[in-house]
Amino acid sequence: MHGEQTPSNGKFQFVTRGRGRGASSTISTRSPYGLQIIENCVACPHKESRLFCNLEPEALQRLSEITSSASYPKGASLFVEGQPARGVFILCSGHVKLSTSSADGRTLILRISEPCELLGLPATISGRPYEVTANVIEPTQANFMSQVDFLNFLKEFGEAALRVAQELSETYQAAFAEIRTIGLSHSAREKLARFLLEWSSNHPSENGTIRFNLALTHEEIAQMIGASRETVTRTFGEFKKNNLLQVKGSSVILKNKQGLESLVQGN
Amino acid sequence: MHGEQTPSNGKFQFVTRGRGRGASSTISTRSPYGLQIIENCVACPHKESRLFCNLEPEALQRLSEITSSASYPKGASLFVEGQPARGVFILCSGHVKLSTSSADGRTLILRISEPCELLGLPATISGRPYEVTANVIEPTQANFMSQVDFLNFLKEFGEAALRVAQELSETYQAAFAEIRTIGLSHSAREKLARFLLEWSSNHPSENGTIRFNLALTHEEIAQMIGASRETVTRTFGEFKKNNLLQVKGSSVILKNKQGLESLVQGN
DNA sequence: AGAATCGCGTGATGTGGGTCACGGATATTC
DNA sequence: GAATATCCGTGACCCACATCACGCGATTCT
Repeated sequence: MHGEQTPSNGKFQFVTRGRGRGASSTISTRSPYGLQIIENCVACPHKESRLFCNLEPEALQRLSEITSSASYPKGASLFVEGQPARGVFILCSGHVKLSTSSADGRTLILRISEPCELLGLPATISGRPYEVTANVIEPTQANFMSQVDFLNFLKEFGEAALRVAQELSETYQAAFAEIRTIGLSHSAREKLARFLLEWSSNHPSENGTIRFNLALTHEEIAQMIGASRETVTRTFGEFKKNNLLQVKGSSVILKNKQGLESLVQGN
Repeated sequence: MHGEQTPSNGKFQFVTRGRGRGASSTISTRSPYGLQIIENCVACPHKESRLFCNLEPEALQRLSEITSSASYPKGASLFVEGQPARGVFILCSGHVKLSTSSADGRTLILRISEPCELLGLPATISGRPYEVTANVIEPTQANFMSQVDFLNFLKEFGEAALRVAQELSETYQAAFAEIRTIGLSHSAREKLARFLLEWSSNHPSENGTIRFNLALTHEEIAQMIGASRETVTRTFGEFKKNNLLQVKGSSVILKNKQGLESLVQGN
């Protein structure tokens, strides 16, 4: 059912291998490949000096050799929960939804991955199956490294292994924040407030109000905080009525951050 | 408030440094130190070829130098949520409770750590504060390595860094299982069933029944699955009545594993 | 040995929010 | 420009579970 050789599960994708000009159709790759990865790296200003930048030249060279690039349309899956791990993906552009679901169709969204993140890292390192499903929610370009190549690379370049450990630590801590959101709050109010604060924490606060984009449906938000779609709708309504925030299309304006925080803190 | 030099927060503890015979009172350390770590390692049969075994001799030597050993009584804290990371602990004997709590006193127990596990790893690697509190629930012996020593060690020995990455991956996946338990089930029945199955999964099944120890109070179980103490008591009662399990003191006998599994699967 | 604490069992009660069931508003397809 | 799907808003219902309250054994102080 799942493709063996190719990174994705077989929906439209355009792959190029690291060495040589591939025969498959290319969309966004540029030559030479050595540059590409560095580009992707540099494109992440908030993650400067991260992951695979500033490695020794041989490591970078090696990286470029084991990396293949591919494009994925909306709706494609990079990997599916339960599949044996094939390797890691480095998200270059676009957003990817990481989710898990139970037998009865219930879905829990763990996070929305942003460019520059590594996907499938824990599974690839530990050798266990992917623990989440990675769905492309907007056209995406990603680099892929197979498990064997990646592990060999890490064995050879210890410095990179340490970086990977750091990345894993942060992945863990992000997951842990999710646990707190879901586990430590009783009311849906509180969960939604936590979620909004967490989500907005990357964005700058301008004289008390924070403005950001929230390109998620109520259904998806519900799946992120462990609530029903209707409850999310109603709670949003409540927040609007209490002048805590405004919503216009997919843009949200937090008008009273403190108010939200008080919902989280106290009872 | 929190001790700077010593691993724990200052309750009774007995420390010996890696090199030289320390002046502080010792309880369980043996000389020479190089052997001790290997001992601890070997003492973990189910984790053979793990973490720090089978490293090059120089790495082991170095490890023994940066490790200090300490004993902790019941109730002590190895570290507390929010404290800046001081280093990692390797649990030699005893059990440690990892928990997080919210401002209003609500507590969520993440897991009960067993001997041979590393505690405080994500925080130490990433440099962020400890994300959980580690409470000793039965007399415990643990080895400690300071953050700087540990990071330098990893920088020097890339092989060890890779092992650490693997350990982190599994820590992550354990946390993820917790997310699934809490997030993907909406009846308390289901959560308790998931919990019992997970908890018993390490123990052998003898002709359909699994027998294991569950040295946790209902209160603590409640905090692990995100429910109230009374609900846990009642649900246990329900399971007993339905002949799913028996309880005698702290030992639990799962009489009908399939029955529990059906509670998790279907609605 | 009394006292205090802790863990367990159980009843009564109230409610938050899941679920169902619509209807209207946009977006998407043909 | 229908037709269809997707998303949002809202009312009605009701039940699982949190909460409160209390009583009863078993531990552990002192």
